[in-house]
Amino acid sequence: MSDLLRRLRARGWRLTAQRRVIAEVLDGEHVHYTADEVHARAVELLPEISRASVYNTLGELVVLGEVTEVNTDGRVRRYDPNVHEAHQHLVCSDCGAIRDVRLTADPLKALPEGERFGFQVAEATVTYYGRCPECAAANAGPA
Amino acid sequence: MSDLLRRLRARGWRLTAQRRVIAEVLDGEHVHYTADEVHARAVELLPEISRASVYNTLGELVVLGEVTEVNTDGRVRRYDPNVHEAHQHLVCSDCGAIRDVRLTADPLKALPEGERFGFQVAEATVTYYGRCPECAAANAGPA
DNA sequence: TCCTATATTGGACTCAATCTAAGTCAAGAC
DNA sequence: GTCTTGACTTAGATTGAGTCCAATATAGGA
Repeated sequence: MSDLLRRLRARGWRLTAQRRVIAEVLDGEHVHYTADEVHARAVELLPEISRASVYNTLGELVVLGEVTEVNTDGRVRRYDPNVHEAHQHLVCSDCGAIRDVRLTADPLKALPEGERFGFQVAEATVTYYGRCPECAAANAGPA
Repeated sequence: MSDLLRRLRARGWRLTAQRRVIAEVLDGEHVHYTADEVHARAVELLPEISRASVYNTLGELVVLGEVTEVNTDGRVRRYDPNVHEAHQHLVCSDCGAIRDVRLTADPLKALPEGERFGFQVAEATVTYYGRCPECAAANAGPA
């Protein structure tokens, strides 16, 4: 059983076949699937799993803090199981490939007090956009 | 005529009543409307304007570089006419209010070469999340 | 094993956004 | 001023992500 499943079980999460395969699909490095991609992969392991279960389970994992939602293209939400290491995202503006990246400076420090408008600022997300090596090689011209 | 309309006209943009009211709606500080909000406001100035025209025009303004798309909640796209001053966004995690903010450090500098995975990194967007003064006053408890 | 609270399912539904085909009109030519 | 034309706008259909719901199934404790 994965660490994820062990933690969930310890928190009283009822362990079903559906949740098990979703956890399995989310296991790995640089994983940022959409709900539909999670569903497509889960179906290969458990053919009868429904889209509603995938949405339900992903939503619960987000609430439990085991997965974060990321949105890098303004269109589809993606799910990132890497919550145990502070990181940001680097996105290829051509193909949409996503890599996890670690920063050398805390972005919160770049927001001066005079720019906070009285907000209690808690968190910052940074997304970098550029062209990945594969897209740069495939197309030397402009995006 | 606003600066925006003057610039668009100089670029050969055909000036229609619909485009005029959309440009008018987008005029102002800290404006981050959704397409539907732009449509609702445009309808007050030009009752017969269609949603498709709003989407078409916003899309063209984005391509022309006169407006940028922002997505702060992972759901709806918003349109930001403030493209003449480099800025990032500060979002209230309770009510969704958005403010433009200027940073003291370039976020690109926080991404070391060893974390670039061979990407040609061009751009970074930073979004800060926190609670605005109004929401903090209205609800002293946790979000 | 039985029971019950909880999870899953399929399908209908919502909402943002896009597409289509037909009608309209801004602006340059005369 | 009017004509012409291709770009623009329109209403409505369509797409696609995501949500909701009532009926059914089941995990896991008693």
